[in-house]
Order: sequence, then C-alpha cells, then structure tokens
Amino acid sequence: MANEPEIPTNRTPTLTDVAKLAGVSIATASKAINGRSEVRATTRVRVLEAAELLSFAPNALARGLLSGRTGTVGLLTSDLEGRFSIPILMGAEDAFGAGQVSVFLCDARGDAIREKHHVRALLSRRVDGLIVVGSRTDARPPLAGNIPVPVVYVYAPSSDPADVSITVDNVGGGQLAIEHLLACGRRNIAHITGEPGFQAARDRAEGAAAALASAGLSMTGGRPYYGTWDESWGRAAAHMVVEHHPEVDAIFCGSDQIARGALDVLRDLGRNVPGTTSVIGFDNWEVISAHSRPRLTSIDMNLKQLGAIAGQRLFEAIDGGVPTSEEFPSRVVMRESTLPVG
Amino acid sequence: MANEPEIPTNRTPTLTDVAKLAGVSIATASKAINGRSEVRATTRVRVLEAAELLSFAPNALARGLLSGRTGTVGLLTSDLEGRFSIPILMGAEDAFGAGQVSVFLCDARGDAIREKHHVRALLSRRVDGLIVVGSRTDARPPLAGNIPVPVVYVYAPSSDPADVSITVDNVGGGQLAIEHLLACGRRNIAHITGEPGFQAARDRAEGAAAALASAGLSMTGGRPYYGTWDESWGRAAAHMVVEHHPEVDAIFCGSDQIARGALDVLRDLGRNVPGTTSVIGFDNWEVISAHSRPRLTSIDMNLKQLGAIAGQRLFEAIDGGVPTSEEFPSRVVMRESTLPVG
DNA sequence: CTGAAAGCGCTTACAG
DNA sequence: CTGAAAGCGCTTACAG
Repeated sequence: MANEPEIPTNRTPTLTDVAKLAGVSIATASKAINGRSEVRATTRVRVLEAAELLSFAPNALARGLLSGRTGTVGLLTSDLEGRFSIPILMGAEDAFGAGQVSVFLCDARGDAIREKHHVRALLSRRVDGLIVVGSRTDARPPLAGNIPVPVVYVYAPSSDPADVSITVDNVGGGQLAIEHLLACGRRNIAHITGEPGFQAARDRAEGAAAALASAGLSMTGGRPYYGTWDESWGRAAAHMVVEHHPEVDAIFCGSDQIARGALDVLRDLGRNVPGTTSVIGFDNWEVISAHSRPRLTSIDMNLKQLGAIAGQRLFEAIDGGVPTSEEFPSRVVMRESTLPVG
Repeated sequence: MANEPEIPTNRTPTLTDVAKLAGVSIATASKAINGRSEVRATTRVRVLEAAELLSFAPNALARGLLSGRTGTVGLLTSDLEGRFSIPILMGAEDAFGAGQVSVFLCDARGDAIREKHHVRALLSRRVDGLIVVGSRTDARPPLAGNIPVPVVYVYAPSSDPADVSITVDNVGGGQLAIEHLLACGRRNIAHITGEPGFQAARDRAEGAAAALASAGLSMTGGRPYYGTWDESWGRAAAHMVVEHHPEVDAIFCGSDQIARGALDVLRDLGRNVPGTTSVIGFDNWEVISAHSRPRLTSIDMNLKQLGAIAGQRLFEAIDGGVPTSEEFPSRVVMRESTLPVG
C-alpha cells in the first residue's frame, strides 16, 4: 500500500499540497491546473480531483508576482455619495466583472491629499490600470506624479488633452431636450438650471440656445435662469417664469430635482402639465423622474454605459492599445410631462 | 571615482534597484525602508533618498506573499444601485481608508452564482476578510462554501446566528417615530408603510404598535397600511386615511418616499402640516426629506456608522478577536413636518 | 509527458 | 550595523 499523503488541516492549501495529494511534482500540478496541453489526461484528472478535494484556489499574489499582471484595477472616485459616480461605477464593474478582474474602490472625498494616498496604495498593489470617476463634468487636473499604468478618466475629463477621457456630450443633451420640446409643438421655452459655475449647466444651456436659434426661436425670458440644483430653486424659478411670461408653454430644467420643483409649482398654479406647459428634466434619476405628478420626461446620460466604455478602454490600454477620448450622446426618456397634446 | 550605478529606466523600480543605488544589500535596504532599528542613521538616509529618487513603492504582492496578510478586504454588496448599500460602503471605506487597507468592491447583483464567483476571486486574491452588505433587513443565507477568513454581515444579517451581523434596530426605530409624534402632542396616529414581505416593514410596524400600546393608544385605522415603498402608495394611502379617519393628526410613514407622497396629498387636501397633521418618514434620505414641503422629519438609521462599525469588527476578527453581533439604534432627524404646534 | 531548478520582489532569522 | 541565504506560492523554460 502506498503512503497516503496527509491532507493539510487548517492551512490554506497550496499547489504543493495538491501535487503531493495527486502524487506529481508541483510543475506538473501547475500545468494541469492551468490547462496546459503537455499533461497526460489521466494525470490532469488526478490533479484536478486533488485540487477540488482541497478546495485549492491558486494564490493570485504569487501569480501576479510572476506575471507582472495582477488582474486588478483601481477605481478612484471623488464622491461616492453623489449619484453620478454610482452608475458609472456599476458600469465599470460590469465591464470588469465578467472577466478575471477585481476592482479596488477608493473614495478620495474630493481631497487631493487623500487621492494621492490612494494612488500610492494602488500602485503598491500593482494594479494594472486606473479609472478616475468625477462627479461633475468640469475638467479636473490629471493624477499627480508619475503613474506607470494606464489611466482613463470618466465623466469629469482630465484637463490634459493627452489623457484618455470618456465624457458626456452635455451641449448635445441640451439640444436634445429642446428638440424634443419643439417636436411636441412647443414654441415658448424657458430654461431653468443650476449653478453657472458648473460646466454642465453652461453646456446644457448652450445646447438649448443653439437648438432654439436653429428653429428661429429664443429662450423665453431671454436667457437661462441660473440658480441652484435643487427643488426649491425649481419652484422659485417656475413661479417667476409663469408670472413674467405667462405664454411659456415648456420648461427645460437642468436637473430632475429642479424639474420636480417646477412641476409642483405648476400644479399649485393650476397649469396643466403637459397640456398647458411641458416640462423636461435632466439626469433621468428614477426616484425623482418616475414618481412625480405627472411622471417626468428626462434626458438620460447613459452613465452606466459610460462606465462600461471606460472599463473597456482601460482594458485596451492595458493590452498595449492606445484608446482615444470620446464624448457620448444622451437620450430622451419620455414620460407624461411632455406628452404631445393632440 | 566610484561606479555610478545605473538608474533603471522604464521598469517599475524594485528593492534591488534601490539597494544598488544606495550601495547596500537589499536586506539592509529593506530594513531601512521599513524603519527597523538595526540600521545606521546615515545608511538609512542614503537608502531613503535612493527610494525617493526612484519613486520606489514596495510591491505589496511580494510582501503579502511573505506575511500572509495582504491588507485587502472584500466588500460584497448585492445592489450598488440601492441607496442603503452606498452609505454603508462609505462607512466601511472610512474605517479602512485611514489605515493601510484597500477594498475590493464586488456587486453580486442579488445573484447567488455571481456571489460565489466573486467570493472565489476574492479568496484567490487572499483578502484578509469579507464584509457582506445587504440591501434589505431580511436575514440572508451565509456565504456558501468554506470561507477561511473572517466575515461580517451588515444591514442584512446572516441567517446563521453564529455569524457576526451588524444590524439596525428597526423595531426600536418604529418606537422612536411614534414616541416623537406623541411628544409632539399627537394622539391619532396612522402608519403607512411598504411591502409586508419586508422584515423592515414588519419590524417598524411592530415598534410603532408597541409604543402606541404603551401610551394606551392604538393605530388609527386599526392596523398598518401596507403597500409598496413608493410615493404613489403614500399618496393613495394618505387619501384613504384622511377620508376614513379625518381625526388623524399624525402619520408615521415607513419610508421617506411614502412620506413624500403623503405630504403632497395632505397639501392637495388643504390639511396643514404640521399644524393639522404631522408626518414623519423613515430613512432620512436627504434628497427626499430635505426638499419636501414642508421639509420632512425622518428616522435616520446611521448607515454610515453601521458600515464603519462593521469595518472595525472585521479588523478585530482579523486580529484574532471574536466580535459579536450587534444591533444599533436609529435617531430622529427633526425638520418642519413635525414641528410641535404651540 | 514529467520534474528539478530558477526566479518574480520582498522579509526575516542568522552569521559576521 | 550589514549582508548572504532561505523562502512565501507560483510559472516557465529546459532537461530528461
């Protein structure tokens, strides 16, 4: 009777344990487990059974040390709280999740020091690449220091045009909103939006103005109503618009929260939506847009898709490719607040 | 003149490079960099300068291979989309972020297969521990398979009482809500909440009933109005309550969205809040609670703190401690919707 | 087809 | 105080 090799007890099993149990060398065990062809079928089976029996999971650290590839990626976000980061992060996670890549999540909380600290930690862990997720569309300074791995910026582009940035076409989004309202037969369109310090606010307004100009129209009120990104501004501004420009028949709002405020005020004032006045929002934030009265038509920036693209581009770069920056279009998600009135 | 050691060009620098540049052995370089005492001060300085010059970052994989500790932790969530996971995740990230620990984020999308896949990957990467974040308070089955590292469950407890679970006291939360309304002088209190299939709905209702009973009162309408977790149910139920029980002077809602719907209907019906009817929500979801008319008092489950505690408990367990399950209280965040009327 | 040996980048006794 | 050597768990030429 052959010596029965002992099965290790509490230690995490290693290749050596598997090899011993299968009665082969660790080299052969390695080949069998990695599906190399130079292994006899019966040997392979024996190794695989041993591995199964021990619940052997190859040590990714050891592999990474050898190969120089860790199969990990760093996801650097500036605010987890913000609702823009999450869908992007999900998209990126999806792009990676399918394969063998794990994601390190780091929230820098908008602090450059903390960001540097996280980057250092990630590089220490030898991530294969980095995705930097911004929470507003304004360009941000590129990662500080010499980064020896590919980096892809999402939503917020890097201010260095040489970097790869995946962004939303907010000018196009503004145009889209106006074109939808025009298609619904609207002609007197006001624009209520958030803080002018945000590139997103300016871009959307620019797109809106351009689309109106193309139709030979101008914004009701003469210019955008800039304010804050919340409901109370939506309410206040909607009041003003209706009071000063009772002919208004549509309002394009720079965010769903603003639109929600506008909707509530129009309701208070007895103006039928969409009958008398159509309202379109921006962000398509379901919790807001899908539960208002009436439910809100909104521009969707396809953030999840944006994150997925960023993930793919990062892969390409890791594999030696040279991806380029891209700007993606948004889309209209139609609900009751802009129903064309027959 | 001494030989000038060459500085490596495009390769990521290793300890060997640092040692060469500093003119010492890698053993000495290692000690210098790790702050060991057995190194002459001048030598240490030389090594540190060399490391600085090369932007040397020690390879965490190599270190992990040696020490058996990777300084990484897996964060397993079932739905990133859900608003409960995010604050918990932030809290956990905070708990780790300070130190040297990096977090792997995995979203299982509520799919057991995917969860298993993620766990396998994480164990392959030799995480030191796992945090499992649930998105509802119902107990979940423990992680499948033999997990050789500590696991802490948050929000959703493991169904195995031997596991460590950090949860919210939802019964207590329901009590808290009612006690607050009683303190505001209310006596005719209705409870509108979400799906009875959710433990959270049942627990909060139980706490509410208990608190009312202690005060010698019973729920207006005789029992909770179970429905769905959204605004439209809040609206529909508020209508019913007011119609059938016009004496109602307060409504405890099982979520802020429900409360928002109730608030809107009370406004439509011309019932003053908080004058005639007080409203309290649950979740303290700022985007809803801080922007309604009037702004909504709500129960806050301290989710971020919950995540931080989970992180700390995981640390303890990793360090050989034996943490126990804990249930944490919520708190009232007061806004205008329950202002005591003088 | 199989296995001994070298080596990925580091740390840690152990000599000197 | 310093350095040669062993070793963490694995993969990959290279002999046999």
